[in-house]
Amino acid sequence: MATASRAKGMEETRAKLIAAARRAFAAEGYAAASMDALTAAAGVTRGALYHNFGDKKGLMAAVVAQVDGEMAMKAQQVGATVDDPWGSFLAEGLAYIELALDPEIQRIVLLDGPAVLGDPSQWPSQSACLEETRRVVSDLMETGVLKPIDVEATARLLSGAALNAALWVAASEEPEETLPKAVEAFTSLASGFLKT
Amino acid sequence: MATASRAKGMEETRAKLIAAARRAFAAEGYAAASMDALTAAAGVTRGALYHNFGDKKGLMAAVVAQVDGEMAMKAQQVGATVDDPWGSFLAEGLAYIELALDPEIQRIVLLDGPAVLGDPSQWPSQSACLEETRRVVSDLMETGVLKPIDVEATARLLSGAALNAALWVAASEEPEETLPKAVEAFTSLASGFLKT
DNA sequence: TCAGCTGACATACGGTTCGTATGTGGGTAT
DNA sequence: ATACCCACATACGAACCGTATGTCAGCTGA
Repeated sequence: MATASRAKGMEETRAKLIAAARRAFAAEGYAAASMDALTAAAGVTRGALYHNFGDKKGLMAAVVAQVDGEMAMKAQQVGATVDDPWGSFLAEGLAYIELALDPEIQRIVLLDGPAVLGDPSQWPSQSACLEETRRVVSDLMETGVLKPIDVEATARLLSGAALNAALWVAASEEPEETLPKAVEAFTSLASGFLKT
Repeated sequence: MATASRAKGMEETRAKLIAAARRAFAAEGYAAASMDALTAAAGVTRGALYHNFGDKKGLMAAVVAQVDGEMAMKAQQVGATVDDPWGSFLAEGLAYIELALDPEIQRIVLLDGPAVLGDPSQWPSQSACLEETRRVVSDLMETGVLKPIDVEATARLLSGAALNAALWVAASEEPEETLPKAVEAFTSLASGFLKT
């Protein structure tokens, strides 16, 4: 048997801590979230936390990785529903915008994440959204849909614009009314990369 | 005489605190910066700080406002050197990118700022860069250079893309080499808003 | 001129937080 | 059966933020 099987509930403890942290970080913000309260809500003590994640920042990294992964998965699902490559790409971008309307994602990934973990492009999860965007952009360039510009740069700017648009929509007083504006602007923006 | 003249060195105290905070926040980050050390470096005690700025967040807001103002001023100066309206606009965008290469600006405005003060578009300084961008975009639309899309949305996305590009360039290992890529991508991106 | 008041700033303290160092109980290998 | 290991609990120390209280300079009005 593998050595990891020693503790039956190890993975379960980690999962419970991440879930509790996700709620606490989203509700109170990273800085204001107390490790005591957090671990108590998870049904363990701080000992378990520091054993599994090292420190508060380590727990945050695990939470961000989980949320990031979920975002990428959802966006990819949306993109897969469209056949046209360019349309599929646009759909993914718009999916990011809508995903980022979730207050939990805003607080954890967009606001606290950079401050705690540094520049998102340096995260292990590679800001999974970005990874997916880069992949699609690369394909679109090979098929001649997009201008042959640096892939990384293109992905970074588009991703940045999308997330920023989401933050704007979410902070506005009437999200339902500003969302279409953001969508239209994003579409125009992205079309700047189209060939000819 | 105005009541504010009561204390001769009031403005001076504020300036010294802001200057010290700017150094500390840039070097250690907002969370790690100690108010004790900060005020000592400024030559005053924590009493002066809480009297002038209310709390730690208040001091951060003052610092961000100052940095933000300087950014807007510099970008505007650069934009003024170009006559062609569209060229001037592009120049300002690129100026933002280069400005954000400063580690101080990255740490204070791009990383810690949003976490501490919330969404940048809600700041009193209105992320001064954004204000300037909005003004220029509005002009370009009236003169028919840009497609008639929502001004706010356009400004937000462009500003977001620029700042994100800067973060990317700064975090890269060879900024001098990635900067041209970012510039090219930003130019293409912005051209998506051009008419026809 | 002078008593009184206001406001800027210093100082001492309490409450809370994070990270570590030490203790413990159950499973494992031999 | 014995010694060991590891996940986790618990107790402790250091640091920090914000506030409550104290002090002193300068304006005000008579």
